[in-house]
Amino acid sequence: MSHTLGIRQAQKQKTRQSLLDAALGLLEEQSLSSLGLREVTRAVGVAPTAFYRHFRSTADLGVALVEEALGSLHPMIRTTVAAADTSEERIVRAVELIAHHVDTHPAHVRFIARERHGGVQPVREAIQGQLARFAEEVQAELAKDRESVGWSDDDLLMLAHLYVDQMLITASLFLEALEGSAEERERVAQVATRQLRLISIGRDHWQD
Amino acid sequence: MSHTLGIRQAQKQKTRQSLLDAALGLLEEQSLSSLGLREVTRAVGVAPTAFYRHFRSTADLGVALVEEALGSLHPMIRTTVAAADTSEERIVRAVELIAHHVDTHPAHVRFIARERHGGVQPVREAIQGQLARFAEEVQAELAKDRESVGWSDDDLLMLAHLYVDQMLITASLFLEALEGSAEERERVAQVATRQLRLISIGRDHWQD
DNA sequence: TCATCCAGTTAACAACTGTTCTCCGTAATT
DNA sequence: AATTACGGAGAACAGTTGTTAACTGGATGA
Repeated sequence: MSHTLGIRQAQKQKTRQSLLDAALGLLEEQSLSSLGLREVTRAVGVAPTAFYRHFRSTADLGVALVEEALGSLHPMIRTTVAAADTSEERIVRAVELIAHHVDTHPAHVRFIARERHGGVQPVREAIQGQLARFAEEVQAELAKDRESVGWSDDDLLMLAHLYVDQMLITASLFLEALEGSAEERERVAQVATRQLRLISIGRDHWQD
Repeated sequence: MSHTLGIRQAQKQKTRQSLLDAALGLLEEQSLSSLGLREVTRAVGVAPTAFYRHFRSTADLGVALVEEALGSLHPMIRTTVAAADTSEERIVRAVELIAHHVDTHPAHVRFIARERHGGVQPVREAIQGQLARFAEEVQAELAKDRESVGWSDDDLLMLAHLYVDQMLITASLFLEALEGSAEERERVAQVATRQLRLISIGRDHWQD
């Protein structure tokens, strides 16, 4: 692999990325369904018609943004759920990783939270597809634990969805607290940690 | 109270309600941030300028929709969390009530799920305010349980938020399954029930 | 009964939208 | 070196948007 791109394709990808970045920025204060194609090209400094060289529509651009925002997240999910001695350690580590990811990719997190139930169907479906994949990966990791003996696949997937949804809620809360004080963010972390802890306790006593 | 409205004010409220209803309908396939004022008035069959007699902007209308969608929900929350002999009974009842509410008010549920993280700040804040009130009410009901002795107020509120978020997730899943088969909706109910059950188990063993 | 109020109308405004077609310059291919 | 492929520019299109102003007619209150 790793074939050096021609200077033509390289420039094209550069423009495409600029469009994605500009769109992500504009989506800070609106939803995808109100994002105009001209609005995006204006922000990039390119002619409106250039947009069509890269995307069929803003909905199409939205789907690409889903890939960018969630596609690179799979390895992180794996390592988060995986390596840990105690489950308490795993919880603390997971919350830290979520907080860090929100710090470094706030616009991505906002986009996913906003468009997960948003007004653009193809984007909603893309997000739900990725989240379903996440849940399956979490399920696979959970299955490796010794706490999971006797669990049915259905129940493991049920628990995995609970974890994934909880991660999204926590990420969204961290996002709201981004501009807030350090104490505010600490409070979010505390609540999220205790919620995960409670779920973990429920898991331990599920078999009774 | 209960003063009979003049025929003038009655007509005004009628038009206002028509605007709210039309908007809710239009929001089935888009987000509030892309909802146009003319779009709404056109759907009602009224002049665009009439809109200003009722709302300052579509964002203002959105806030009114939040009141309509969530304001009347408080008593239901109370009765859901309250009366129940066993906690298992309470869980089943809660899921049933959520399913029923989604059946009878799908547009309201969709609106809340969509705009909770949507692109219009005042609406987001209105929803979060109402949800915070919900969480406090749930907390108050939980405090009455004998399972709650020894719990701090903070932990009870943490649990209440977990329940409220879980209710919203469940409602959103029911909404997606609305057009689907009966088996699909039953599967959603099963998963939601087991998730609530797991949380409930975690609650029972929290003190250890 | 008469003056006032006010929800809704009509007309007009500049600004904006997505989309098409035609063109240009240059990288890629032969 | 000649030809093709193609990302982007430019101009124009009909249609839309939010907002203002002045107006109408029927309910309201003296």
